[in-house]
Amino acid sequence: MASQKREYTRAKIAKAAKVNLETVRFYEKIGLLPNPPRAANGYRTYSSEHLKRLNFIRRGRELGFSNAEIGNLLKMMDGNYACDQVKNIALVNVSVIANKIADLTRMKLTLEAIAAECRGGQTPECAIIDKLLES
Amino acid sequence: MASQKREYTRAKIAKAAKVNLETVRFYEKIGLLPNPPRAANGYRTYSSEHLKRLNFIRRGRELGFSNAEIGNLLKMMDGNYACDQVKNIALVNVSVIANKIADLTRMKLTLEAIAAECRGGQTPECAIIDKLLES
DNA sequence: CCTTGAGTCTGTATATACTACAGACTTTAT
DNA sequence: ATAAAGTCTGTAGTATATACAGACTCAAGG
Repeated sequence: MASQKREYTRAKIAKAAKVNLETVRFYEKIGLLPNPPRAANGYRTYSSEHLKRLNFIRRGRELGFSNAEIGNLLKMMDGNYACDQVKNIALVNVSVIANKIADLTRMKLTLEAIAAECRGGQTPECAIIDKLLES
Repeated sequence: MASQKREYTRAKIAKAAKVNLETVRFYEKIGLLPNPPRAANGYRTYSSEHLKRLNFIRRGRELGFSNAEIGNLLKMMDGNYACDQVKNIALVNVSVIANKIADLTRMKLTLEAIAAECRGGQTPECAIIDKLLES
C-alpha cells in the first residue's frame, strides 16, 4: 500500500507538497499537473496521485530541471520510457549546472578582487566604480 | 582625452557596447540609460557618455549586479557617493553569489549521484525517476 | 438564523531581464 | 527609381512564479 486514496483541497496539497498555494494552480495552467475533478461547488479535489506528481515536480525543480524538462520526464513516466533517455536529460543538466557554477565562481573572484582594492570610507573615489568604468 | 565626442545610432552603440540592439531601448525605458536627443527625423543620437554608461551596465551585469543595483551605482556616480556604500553593495553581491554557488554545487552532486545509480539501457525502470518519486 | 472569518474561485497584474515582431517611415545603395 | 537596410513605435512573448481584487461558499459561534 503505497499511498492512501486521500483527498486534498488546494491549500492542503500545497502544504503537503511544500509548494506555494498559487503555484499549484500555475502548474495546472502550464500542464504539469492534471486538472483535478471539481466538487459540486466548483472546488478542486486533489488525490494522492496529484500529491505524488507535485512532489516529483518540486524535487525536479530543486535539482535544477526546467519546467519543460520536468514535463518531459512526466510524459515519459506516463508512457513508455527508456532509462537511457532519462539519464541523458539528467547528465545534460549536470553540465548546465557545472557551467553556471564556473560562471558564478569567475564573477565572485572578480568582484572580490575589485572590492579588495576599495579603501572604503567616506571618500568619493572608489575603486569599484573606477573598475566598472574602465575602458 | 578619455573619449571623443562621437555620435552613434542605436545599432552602432549596441555593437560598441556589446549589448543587444533592443536592450538599448529597454535600458532607456527602465531609466538606466538617459533618453538621448533626437535628430530631425526622430532617430536617437547617442554620445560617448551613453557608451560609457552602457559599458558600465554590461560590466555590472557580468558581475552579477541586478539592474536595480546598477541603477543605484549609477545614481551614486552621478551624485555624491561614498566608497563605503559602493563596497557594501559589492560585498552583499559576493555573498549572494557564494550562496548560489553552494546551492548549485549541492544540486550537481545529488544529480550526479542519482545518475550514477542509473543503469541506462532500454529498460523501463529508472533509478532517477524512482528517486524523484521517493517519499 | 445570522454573522463573521476563512477558504476557494476566476482573471489579471506584478516581478526580472530581456528579446522579438508587426507595420510604418526614412535613409542608403545600386 | 527602386530595393534593401535601418529606425521608429507599441505590444507580445519568454521563464517561473507570486499577489491581488471581487465574488462566492463554507464552517463555527452566539
